[in-house]
Amino acid sequence: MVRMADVAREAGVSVMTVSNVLSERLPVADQTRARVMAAVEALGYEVNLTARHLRAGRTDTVAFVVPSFHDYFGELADKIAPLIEAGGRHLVLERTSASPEHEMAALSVARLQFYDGVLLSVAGLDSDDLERVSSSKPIVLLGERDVPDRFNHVRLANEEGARLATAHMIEHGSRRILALGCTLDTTHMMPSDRRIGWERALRDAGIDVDPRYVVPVANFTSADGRDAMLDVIASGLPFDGVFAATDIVALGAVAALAERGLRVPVDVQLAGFDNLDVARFVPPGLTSVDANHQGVAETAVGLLQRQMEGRPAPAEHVVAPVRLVVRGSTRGGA
Amino acid sequence: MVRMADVAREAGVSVMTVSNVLSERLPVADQTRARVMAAVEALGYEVNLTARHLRAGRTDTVAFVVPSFHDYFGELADKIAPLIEAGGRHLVLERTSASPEHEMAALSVARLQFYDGVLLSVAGLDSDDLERVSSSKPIVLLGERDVPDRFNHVRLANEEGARLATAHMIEHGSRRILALGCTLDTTHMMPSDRRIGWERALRDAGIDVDPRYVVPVANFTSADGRDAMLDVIASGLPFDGVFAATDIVALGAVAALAERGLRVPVDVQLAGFDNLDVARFVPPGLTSVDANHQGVAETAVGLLQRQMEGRPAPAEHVVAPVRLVVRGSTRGGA
DNA sequence: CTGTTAGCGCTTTCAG
DNA sequence: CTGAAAGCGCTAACAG
Repeated sequence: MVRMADVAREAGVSVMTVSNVLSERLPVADQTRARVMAAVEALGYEVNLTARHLRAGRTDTVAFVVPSFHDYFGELADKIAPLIEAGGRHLVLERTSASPEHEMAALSVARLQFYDGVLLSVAGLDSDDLERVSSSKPIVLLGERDVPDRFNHVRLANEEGARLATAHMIEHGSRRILALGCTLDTTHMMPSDRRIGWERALRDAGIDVDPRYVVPVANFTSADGRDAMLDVIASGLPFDGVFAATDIVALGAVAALAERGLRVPVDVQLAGFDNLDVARFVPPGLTSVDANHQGVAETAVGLLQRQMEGRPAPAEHVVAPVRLVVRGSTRGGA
Repeated sequence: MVRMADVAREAGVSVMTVSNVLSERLPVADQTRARVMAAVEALGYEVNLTARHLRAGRTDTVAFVVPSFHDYFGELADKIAPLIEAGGRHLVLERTSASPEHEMAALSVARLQFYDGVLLSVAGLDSDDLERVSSSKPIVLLGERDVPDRFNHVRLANEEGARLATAHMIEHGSRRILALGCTLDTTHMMPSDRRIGWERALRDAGIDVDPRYVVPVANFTSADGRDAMLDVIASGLPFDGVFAATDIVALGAVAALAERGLRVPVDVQLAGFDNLDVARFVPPGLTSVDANHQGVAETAVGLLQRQMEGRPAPAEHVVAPVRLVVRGSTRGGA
């Protein structure tokens, strides 16, 4: 391993001068800099980031901690990465829930030390988990649940999104609309908030709210969505619309409806939430609530950078607006 | 910040005894250990991993470096994470290609120092990039291109997979099959290897190979797949089957075919590659070549762990087997 | 503009 | 089994 001292000797300068050339912290004479750079090239030197971190307390790295790497989180991470890099830092992804016993390892104070700041997706974490998270480190929470006041937090307008989607289907003739993947509780988490929006749209239209139309799913996978949809069909409960809590669940519903010969949107209208890529391409196009990934990413990174720059400010709780994207799965679409 | 010295003072022992308790490197008397643990609890101490790394040269962390976080790589990462954690280490994801000038930043020797080992997806990297990658660090390459011999490498049976999918469609009556997302070159990268398999299936069936049926796409997105498919339809080139180089491209083709009123599989059979979740659920079910994520993950992690354990062995070049999963988009399916 | 000194928090080595 | 000393590679602070 070649160290800074080796470069210094090769260039005939002190170690500090090498450090100043590489980190651009203090000005160095052009001629000296050239000698140093030549030595760096000649020896193939690269700075030891661990030593820099220990001494300078800075990693130039931000973590995005997610419950799983795929689908929604992967797409969001791809939006976040360029914004972090524009600030001269590097983004890495960690995941919380690989196995039950390691569930919180990514959030330990020890691991968070690796990063200048942390974006933390709170899906799957409970209040106790959050209380245990270090509060000295710049951190921004993302996700659909109530969090302690002390954290900056960006969430979606879940209720409004669900209301928009449901009202749209009512407007185009549906009267018996399932809330697939929603729950009846009032925990202010994603499945309950979206159920509340669905409910409000029904009430606004003067339609009775029947709790049998709220159908939970286990894990928000397409497989679970399909299973739940097949169960409903088999039960004989009449329905002419489906609001699915996520596009991934909606995709499962699409499969189940097709298997049972129910036509979308003629027999059943269908709308999802998140506006993932798949919503655009699965025939006949899935009407979906756009979660505005880009805007959420920009807001969250902005809040994080404000903290990392050391500008003190009270924690903000941002509710990002959503909008309905109408496609062929509802009768207002193409 | 509470340091090991603080714990030592609180427990009335030396710093070294605390270190030995926490790292379990040397045995410590039960009574002493208990005093140390009590002090750790009382002060809320957590070890500084950066200092440990600088001194001990070990991070207990593995990086999976990918070109983008979504779709294929996200799904694969979710398979890899538990395997790494079973070995007592932690997995993080980094991405290479946020912007052209940062392309190699994640791969710089400097960044690789952060990790005990690296799984590196080679999509988007060329030979020069790979030559520049440190060879002293445990590293396993993943992906569909030729790599220098000195690296351990896991790739898929691309040619065989494409041949299987194409032969299956021929067997069920297609004669004019597009290779969507493939290329005519012979660079031994994913689009060319899959084209070669497509070609072999055609030749085996005595069908002439017409280069007009090889239709490249720009970025392997669904949007590009749809655009390319629409262009082919508009051109009037007759076809009765589509082999798409990836499921994501196939999803774009599904959209385009539906928009133009072409029925799958009656008018056109369609098969993809990767067997992503979406293939199972998009009606009528997408026949796809299963890339065996689980097996690829296990093989790659096994090779990496062999290196990290210091067991010397010549670099291996593994070609992971694939199999065809038949669904409703081809006439052999349900 | 350049060099010297000190020390980030931990673990390796060696002595008791 | 426990402790004291040394130093991993780098940069903050200060002196010249």
